[in-house]
Amino acid sequence: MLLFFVINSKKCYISYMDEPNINPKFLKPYDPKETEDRIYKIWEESGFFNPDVCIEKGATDVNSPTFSMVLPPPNVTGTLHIGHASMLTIEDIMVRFARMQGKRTLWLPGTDHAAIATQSKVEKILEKEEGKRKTDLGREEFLNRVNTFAKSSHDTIVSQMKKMGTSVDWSREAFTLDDKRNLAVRTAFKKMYEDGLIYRGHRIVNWDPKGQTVISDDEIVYKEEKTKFYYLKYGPFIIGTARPETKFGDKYVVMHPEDKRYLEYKDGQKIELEWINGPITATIIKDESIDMEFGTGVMTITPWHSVVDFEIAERHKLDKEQIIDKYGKLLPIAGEFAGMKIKDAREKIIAKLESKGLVEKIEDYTHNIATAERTEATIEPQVMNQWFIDVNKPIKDQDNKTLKELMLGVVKNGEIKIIPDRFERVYYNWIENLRDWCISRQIWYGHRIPVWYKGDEIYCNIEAPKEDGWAQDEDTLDTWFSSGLWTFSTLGWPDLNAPDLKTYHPTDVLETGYDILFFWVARMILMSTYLLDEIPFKNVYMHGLVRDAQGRKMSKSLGNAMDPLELSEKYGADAVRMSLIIGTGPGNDSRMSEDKIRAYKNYANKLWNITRFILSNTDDVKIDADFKNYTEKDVALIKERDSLIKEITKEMEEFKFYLVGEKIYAYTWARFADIIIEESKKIFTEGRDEEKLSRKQFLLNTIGDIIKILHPFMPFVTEEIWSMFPTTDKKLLMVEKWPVRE
RNA sequence: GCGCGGUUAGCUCAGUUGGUAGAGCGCGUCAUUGACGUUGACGAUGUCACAGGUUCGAAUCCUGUAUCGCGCACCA
Repeated sequence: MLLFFVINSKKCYISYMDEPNINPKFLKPYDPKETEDRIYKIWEESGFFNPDVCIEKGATDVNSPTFSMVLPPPNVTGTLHIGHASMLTIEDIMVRFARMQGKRTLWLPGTDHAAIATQSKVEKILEKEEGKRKTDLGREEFLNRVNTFAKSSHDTIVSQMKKMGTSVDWSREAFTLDDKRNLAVRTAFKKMYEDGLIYRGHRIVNWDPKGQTVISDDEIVYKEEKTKFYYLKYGPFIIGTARPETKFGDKYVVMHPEDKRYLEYKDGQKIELEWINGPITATIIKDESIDMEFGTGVMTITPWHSVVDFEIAERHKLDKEQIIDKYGKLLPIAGEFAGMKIKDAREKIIAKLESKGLVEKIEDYTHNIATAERTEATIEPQVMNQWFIDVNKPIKDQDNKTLKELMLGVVKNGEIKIIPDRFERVYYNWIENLRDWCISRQIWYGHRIPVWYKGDEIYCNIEAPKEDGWAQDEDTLDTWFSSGLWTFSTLGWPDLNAPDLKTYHPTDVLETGYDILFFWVARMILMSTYLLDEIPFKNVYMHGLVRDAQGRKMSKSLGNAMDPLELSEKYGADAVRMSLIIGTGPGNDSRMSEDKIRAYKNYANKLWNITRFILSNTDDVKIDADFKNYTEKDVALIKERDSLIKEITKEMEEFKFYLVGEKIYAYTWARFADIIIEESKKIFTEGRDEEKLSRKQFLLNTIGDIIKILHPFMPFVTEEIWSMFPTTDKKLLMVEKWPVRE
């Protein structure tokens, strides 16, 4: 019997001398702080995160089916946030479940150099702490700084992952910018270059004047902007524009061929007119892309600085002229306005047009402007000489299919399944609108393009040319180029005989956020189908965003960001994990609050006390999985329990972890603890011996099942409880077999 | 403009082949030497956004509307 006294209305234990034969740890509430790091160390030292060790030590049969997954590599830009914690939990559940099912299970970790994101982070620090720019240091010294930053960021991330209980195989850890991945990148580039899929050309690209680099369509964020819309007299026409500062070079006036208002003007016809800086000759162009309903149905085009205009110019083989330089200033073509920033120039230009009587009217106008995701600068489309991947070129070795068709095909034919399936339509929609992918970036941190120049000669290969006089391309690759190779560059590719590649590719699941469906998932499908003629993964499981209790996005500026580590410290990683799973379906955003976490901290303790009760009441029996003499009542309870286990196992296989978590929680608490254990007390005091024995066996076996089912969700507390089970021939819970019921 | 998702108890959300509305948190009342106060028992709160339709029967299927959110495209 426990003795206790009251201080500040709290009970304090002063003696537990006469407790039954039970581990004294059970006499205090469950303490995650004392437990979690210690347990993780035991796991790591066991080697069971590594499937080879599992086979070696007999935990996994060498011929059992495989389960493989790559970790979406976190960016080495700092620390993990709650979204990462959610991702790690979902994936760890999949992996621990597979491992317990006896599958040969590999979860391969790594980090992402995240080229532009990391570089701009280090640039900001450099600016803030030393007042320097990267050019003050030079390429080599700057890259040293970035590498140092990346290293320390990596170390932080690794220790955070361990805190969360992540059961990845650290022995296979990779980095998107290490030597092996660099070889994979160069090999992939070379093959695509030789197949004519990678080309260099003057094309219109998204130029970030602040970051001084090209970015891809997917790195653009559209922001609503209130501005003016100007109607200008352009010879006999009225043209509408929101950007008068680009109009200096406009010598083509375009209208729809069927527009009845302008039938008298013929395609190619020249007209003389007075324009901003004097008289010019304009040419009429008829093009079907013109919207007759918009404005006056007439527009002039600026092919150098507009994607749509560029395409019109390409169709009609028109001249293209640069108006704005790469710093966002007007070029000499602007005459008296040359050298001015476009923002400053706009009003002055309108003033001049007004003085010449060329402004018809001005309206208020709202439209979306393109801004760079990283620097938030307004994107200025520019025609530049850049490297592209051609998504529309038929590939000989692939039955003349294009990259677009390859990407589309494997999802359409069901080889790759996206969960939830509504994202399949989103994926199709994106591919249909896909343009060539610009892969060169004018930043220093990243994979250098494996191309060398000497005069007019170009050389592309895996290694640099031997002779002197060749200079390597200054640019680096879009970070998603190397990310696209991730499922196989981590498994030994380009060595086609690498054992891991043969054993674990294609991977089983790719679990990631729906926000990078295009950036990453699509690129992996592209690279893998093209380079390996194989899908990168069979299933894509998309998770949503973790929001705060009010449903807002978590951000540092809002001050509502939750630190998974701090929360784990306070409530235990198990509680944080559980709270991230329950109520969170695939593809949907979820909400996080401390109340929710607290509930699962209580649950961990409940398990602790349930175990304590059972062990202290059953120390006279040994757990017997094959016990036969159950009472009728207990047989019914077993039937109930086993049908739940069957149901749960099915749902685990269908990735419905939120349901399983909820069900096992409800069963343990509302059914097992509140009803079954309560009635057991009576049996233990008043029942017949065979009733007692039957119930003891039921309780022992059932808590064992619960602990096993719960292990993928709450690995620490379950492993700790398991370690105190009086079972002989016991392995670590992480490699125990998942309960199977027929 | 095109597409997607949500709308269920005060809050967060379940509810997958259509069969009398569920959980957690919160709230209220009571209990307490009990495995556990990190507890237990009991309880209140819902025209399942709205309007039609299919059906013996609809939160669930169909059509439309409203509203919130997201994605894509884009207007010169």
